[in-house]
Amino acid sequence: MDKYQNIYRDMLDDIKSGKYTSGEFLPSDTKLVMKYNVSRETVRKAMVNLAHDGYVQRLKGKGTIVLDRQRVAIPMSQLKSYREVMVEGNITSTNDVLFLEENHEVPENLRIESAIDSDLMSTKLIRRRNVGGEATVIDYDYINQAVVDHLPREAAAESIFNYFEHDLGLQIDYAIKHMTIEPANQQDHKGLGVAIGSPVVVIRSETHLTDNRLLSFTESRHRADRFSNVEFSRRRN
Amino acid sequence: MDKYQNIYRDMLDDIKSGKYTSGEFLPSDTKLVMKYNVSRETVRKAMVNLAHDGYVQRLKGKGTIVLDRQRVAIPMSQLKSYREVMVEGNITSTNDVLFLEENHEVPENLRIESAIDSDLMSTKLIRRRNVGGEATVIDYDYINQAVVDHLPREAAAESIFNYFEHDLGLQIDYAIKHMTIEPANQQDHKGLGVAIGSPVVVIRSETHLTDNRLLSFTESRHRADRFSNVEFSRRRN
DNA sequence: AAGTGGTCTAGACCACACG
DNA sequence: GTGTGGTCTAGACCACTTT
Repeated sequence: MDKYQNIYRDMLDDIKSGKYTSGEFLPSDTKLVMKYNVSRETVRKAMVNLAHDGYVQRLKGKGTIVLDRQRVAIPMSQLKSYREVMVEGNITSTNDVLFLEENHEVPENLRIESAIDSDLMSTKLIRRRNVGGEATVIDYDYINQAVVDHLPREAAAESIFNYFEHDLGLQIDYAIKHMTIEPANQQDHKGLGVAIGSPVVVIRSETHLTDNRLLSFTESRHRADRFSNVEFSRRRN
Repeated sequence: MDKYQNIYRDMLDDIKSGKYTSGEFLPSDTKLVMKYNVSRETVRKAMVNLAHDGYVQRLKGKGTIVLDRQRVAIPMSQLKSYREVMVEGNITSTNDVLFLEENHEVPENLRIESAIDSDLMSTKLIRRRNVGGEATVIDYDYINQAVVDHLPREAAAESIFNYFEHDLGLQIDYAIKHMTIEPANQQDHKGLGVAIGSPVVVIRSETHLTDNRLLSFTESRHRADRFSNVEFSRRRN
């Protein structure tokens, strides 16, 4: 484990556990240098990341203060799996695999920007997510078979991100996501129980690995009345 | 100007101008060290920021490659003003000031998390944004009078962010934004021309300065059929 | 073996806040 | 003046990719 990652997690745990509450100051960089026996740049790397992720505010001349925010939802801009979001929010949800089959082509409207490889073969997976016994999201995944040749049904029923990272050792790195509001179609009506034409939040994304290989295309269709998103954003200059 | 900021902008200009196109490699860190006569950590700071912002991908052992993406839209997670987004996208838009008055209280439903200061006095500003001659957004701003005591009507008609930063010397730093989909109300109907009950994208945000002072609360109401958002997201660990 | 990016160090100087 | 965070340096070692 890298040292700065370790410090990041340590401090984040302390914030989440309430050891440091909003408005309080964290120990200064110098104190943390002594506590962890590392150089200051290493401490700074951890603290700057915490600030960037919206947990703390660095105040020049004063110190590092804990920000006031309950993370009710996890932002789109954080690339977490549905499962991870649910676990962090202490939400119980179930997961129906509606379809799983190999050797499918990726639909045109899902090819966001790049992906000129027209001969890309993928595993098509359709899942429905239920929260509180209520269907809220339908996911359509197209997983690149050049990267994942076979997806077991058990993995699809659990967390595919977890399967990719822990069982296959893939390193998921980044995604590009497009969000629009669209009228519900026949499938939304059947799967989510919403009226045809009622609003649905559609997020189309393209996920890549650290070596830049394309892992998957996904279309997530959310009931608009159950959708909520929280973003923390920092200004660049 | 800090050195790493300078390198960031230089390289970003080269990417945007097409000097380096998607799939191409940027010069290696070592080359940039020589070019700019700085230490490697300084070059890295610039490059890591470019990677974080989704412009390039750092490939260990290989180099830094330019990613393939036309920034059609600017993500919610970037804290830019409406004006800035329009300028970057080469979109022409107009701006109607519908209301401007001091000494208003901030409505309860806009006080996202913190802001317990119930005696907070603010300047209330309502604006309508038109793109292509069509009304697409209504903004309700409540600007903290303890920070900005008076907002000239001319500044409201132009860009308030620009006024805050350049005329008042304030340093805008971060915001917390909540997004939901809600049915259009009477004001949406009148201002945006949409049917009552039709979907509206509502973004409520709270903006802070670098010294952590609260600058403003904003409620932006977008026509859902004109709304689109693109996010670039990186996975943490 | 040579080149790439990732981490880490020990030290320096700066700008800012607070007594 | 002391303490805080922000920038920068010159060097080191590592893991990875390519030749």
